Amino acid sequence: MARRIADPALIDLRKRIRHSAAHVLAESVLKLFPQAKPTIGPPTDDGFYYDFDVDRPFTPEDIEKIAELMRVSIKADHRFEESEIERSEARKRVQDNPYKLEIIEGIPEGEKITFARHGDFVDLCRGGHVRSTGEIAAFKLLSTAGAYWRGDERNRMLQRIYGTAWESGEELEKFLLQVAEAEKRDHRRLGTELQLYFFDPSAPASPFFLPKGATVYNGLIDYMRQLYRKYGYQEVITPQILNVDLWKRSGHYDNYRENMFVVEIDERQFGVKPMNCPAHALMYASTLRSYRDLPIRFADFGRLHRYERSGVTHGLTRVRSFSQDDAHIFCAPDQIGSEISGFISLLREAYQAFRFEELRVALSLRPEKRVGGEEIWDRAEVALEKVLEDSGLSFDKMPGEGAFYGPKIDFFVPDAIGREWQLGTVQLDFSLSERFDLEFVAEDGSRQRPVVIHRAALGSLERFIGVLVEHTAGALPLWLAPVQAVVIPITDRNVSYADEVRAKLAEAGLRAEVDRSNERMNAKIRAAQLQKVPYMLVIGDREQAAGNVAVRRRAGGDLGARPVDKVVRMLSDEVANRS
RNA sequence: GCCCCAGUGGCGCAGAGGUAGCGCAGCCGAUUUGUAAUCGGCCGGUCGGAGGUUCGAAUCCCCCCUGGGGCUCCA
Repeated sequence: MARRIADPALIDLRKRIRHSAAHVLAESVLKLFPQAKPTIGPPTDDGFYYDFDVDRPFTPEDIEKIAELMRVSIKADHRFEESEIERSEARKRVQDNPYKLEIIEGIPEGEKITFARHGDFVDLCRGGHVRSTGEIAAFKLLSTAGAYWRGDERNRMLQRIYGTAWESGEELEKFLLQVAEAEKRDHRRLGTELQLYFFDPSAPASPFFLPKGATVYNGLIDYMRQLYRKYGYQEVITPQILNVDLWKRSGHYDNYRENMFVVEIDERQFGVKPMNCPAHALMYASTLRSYRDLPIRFADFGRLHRYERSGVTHGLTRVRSFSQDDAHIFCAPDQIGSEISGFISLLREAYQAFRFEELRVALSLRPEKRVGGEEIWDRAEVALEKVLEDSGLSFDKMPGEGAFYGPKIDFFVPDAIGREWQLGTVQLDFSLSERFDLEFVAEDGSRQRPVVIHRAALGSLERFIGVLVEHTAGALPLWLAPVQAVVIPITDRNVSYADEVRAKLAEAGLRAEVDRSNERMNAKIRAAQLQKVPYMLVIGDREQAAGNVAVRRRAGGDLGARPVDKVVRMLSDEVANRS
């Protein structure tokens, strides 16, 4: 996905256009709905919105009328005028609007309070407009949505109108086209088209992976297992359903229960696991551990279930049933730095294999409410920051955003329409070993607490596949492609030779199919291209006679005829290199 | 959870009170073809589910289910 151009002057202009458009939107809404109370209307990355307190939601017809009034206001080319107002006077002006009043109360004493006027519309506003409404060259209202005041669902629900605005009609068109293109690579759509996975009301927000999707899924797991061998992890298998007593001990019952599926059997309650950590803690505690055994790294691809609220689930990227490339590291406090560092190496190696380059890294530091002493937090935060600095990754520090049980680093990757999803994470945990009374015998014979590190590189495999499908528009790299090559016989005479070619590919561990449909070569190529198959191996009489195949690549077209054995080797090498 | 929108053959869509249609896919037949769609025929839908209004409902109303857009990028 294309990065947005970073011309600061243009970005500023767009921001002002959009902010101004929000004012014009509010003006128009108030003309149609005089009792509506405007609240906030900021510019966004590629548009703007404005939230209103109104008696009823806006209908599509309302939106059309509003847009029409906006056009009138823009045509009139009203000038924007900003003026500073005395605080008490400002309060008076907005006395009928509790939202604006609240905003004013939030402005520190001594800071200026300004209003902006254009035409006969006045709004409390920090500033940042274009000179006059005529400079809003192109806009479009996009959608409506309910939105809680201050984003808090305990507050009243407001009605939001989203729009976009640009410095020219062409730019608007470009943007709308880009949105349409992005929709084409929506993983929900591609999943159906490529027969990877689907959803069914019988299991809301829980994907069904078809054979092709399962191939991708298992491909990811195979790859992670390979990395686990390299980085010293041991894979384990743990139960799906565990007695609530365990979840009480781990703290999940108190802190995470509303996200858990709980079942009752034999008058006892069991929780379906939302996380693997308690099971891994039991495994750690199943025998006496020596400092010589540390670090211990338990990896687990176990299926997790979390009850996500119905309004928040989304395709594969937010589901209720999933598994992660999850692992827990039990180590001595002085091993924290090297463990985090090792994990980041693993993560970067993996992301490189998927060409994930747009990575945002966030380091979340101690929150108000937390467990563990100051020394361990100091030590851990310093260790995390140092590892990040040494890694050369740029990152944002997020004070107060850490979990109550420890600081963490999260790795975010954007999807096709720029929404960011958290994939990788590494979290220190100072709580788990206390709750499960985990120990190891130190060099001096004393009993010590290990530190627990939760970590996942790809994160939820479901979410990862969703993001990967959008990044590649379904054109997965050869090593992950469910069908790596389609053998295309040109005539019926070539079918049995095509079968031989397929068998040779299969023998080398490659996933290949023969297209024996009663179609012309062109149609078979088109079908394979649409299915994003990396290689098409075309076979006519000429190839058959010479023991060749004509190689066509998904991207790059015809490579010409080559001996079968050479092609098998070429593909095998490409798979081995994950290139 | 809350607000809005949507659910029609496997997939993509049309139909907006008079009893369901198109394209693709699938199946059958003809064709045997050199790098993104050969032609013809056939099959396929209790219109998400359950109620109601009506002489009559895919179309209108109510409830439920599922999906989608959103729910602090803060004047």
